[in-house]
Amino acid sequence: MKEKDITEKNCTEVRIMDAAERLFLKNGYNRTTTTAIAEQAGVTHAMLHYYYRSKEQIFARVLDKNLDELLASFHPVMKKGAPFWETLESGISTHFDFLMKHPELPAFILDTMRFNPELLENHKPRIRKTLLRITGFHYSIINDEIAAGRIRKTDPEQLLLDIIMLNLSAFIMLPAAANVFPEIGGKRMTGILEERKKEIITLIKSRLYREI
Amino acid sequence: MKEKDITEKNCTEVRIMDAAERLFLKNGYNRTTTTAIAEQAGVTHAMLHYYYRSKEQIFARVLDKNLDELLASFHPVMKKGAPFWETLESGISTHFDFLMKHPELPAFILDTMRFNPELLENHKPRIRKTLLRITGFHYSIINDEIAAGRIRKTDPEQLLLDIIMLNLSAFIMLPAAANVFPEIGGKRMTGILEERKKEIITLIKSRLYREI
DNA sequence: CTCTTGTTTAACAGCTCTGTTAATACAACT
DNA sequence: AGTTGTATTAACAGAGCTGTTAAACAAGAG
Repeated sequence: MKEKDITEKNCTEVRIMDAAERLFLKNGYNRTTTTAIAEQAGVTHAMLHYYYRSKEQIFARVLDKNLDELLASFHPVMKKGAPFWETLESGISTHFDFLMKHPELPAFILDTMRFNPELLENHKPRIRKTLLRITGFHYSIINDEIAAGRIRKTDPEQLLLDIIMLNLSAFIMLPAAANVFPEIGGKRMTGILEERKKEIITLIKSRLYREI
Repeated sequence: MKEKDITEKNCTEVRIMDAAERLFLKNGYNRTTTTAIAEQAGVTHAMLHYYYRSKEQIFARVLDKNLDELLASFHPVMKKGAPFWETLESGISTHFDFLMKHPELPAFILDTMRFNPELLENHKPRIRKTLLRITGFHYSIINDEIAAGRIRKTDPEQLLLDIIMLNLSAFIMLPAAANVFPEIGGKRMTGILEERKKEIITLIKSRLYREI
């Protein structure tokens, strides 16, 4: 008998992977049990081990895919050539929009960094490379503008932290708060997030205006 | 025979509570086992149940104490009377300094909100009350300045989110990142945090300057 | 039809976790 | 010395977790 076609949607193998991705993204490595993944996929938990050997290997696949997406999301941020203010604004907004499409990603990566950093070991070079590229790009456009006296003198490292922390924490803290105060969840959440994107852009731009 | 003096430092009861607080703050409810607490306190895990009945009740005590501290930390922020810019700056800085003394608190509360919101059920009225006081105070001083035309028109809700998210995420994200990239941990961390406090104050103030 | 091969299940092994309990050690008071 | 109540331990029960395995099942090949 031939192997089942892996491209076939809804075959056991991809159903398991889909379930695993949903649960790992929502709850992280430790809080997700192989039994729960199997249940969600509608199979026995022995199947996970049949297809993927171990929980750690399933997680590695999920992490791989999602980390790739996260790292790739930074590339369109670094568009050279456009005027400074435009580059800045579209950078922040591109990053925020990406998170809108992957709202669970920041908390997922944070959780992994906090409690399972060893599972990130293999990815460190790739992360470092992307981080270097983004900081390099960022430092260069910021320092150029500072040198030309067109923006206020600023530590680029801190400014980058400002942007990243503001963008990420919208998706990390608001959903958590909504768990406790449901009135900020659901419909209202998307409104708050839209507002936040605008606010973050305004905030960062204000930080850089030369004359105050 | 009389009960042991609970005030006596190093008696079993307080050793357990100390160990529980350390571990719960570090790892949250689910990732902390009663066995680990007992081990850390140097006793059998049967002792936890003898003194505190259940894991949930020990956690409730730890949560109680730490939530009290967190909520109390907002009170000195709301000093009325001082000039606006001074009030703003000292508010941010007081909050940040409090977190410096309790660096694990933000991640602990976040974790509880994310994964054990039911354990916060009893605390909701208290949290709500403090939140209302802080937002009320904040809205009033911001709106007064806007009305007087002394600061830029701004949504106070978003501004408060800016401040809280910036302050909290310094203590949530940086330690997590340090797990993966040790070069930002240890000595360097305190430096970064000092820089961040200054940066956050500058950032928020820039946001409000009327002329840009 | 039977053999083969990939898929699936049920059962189990070994571990860890929370919580209980019976037995014991111990201090104090009579 | 004997009684009483607290403190502590070791052992266990029951549940859930990860991972294994032997056996059942399904379907194409000869």
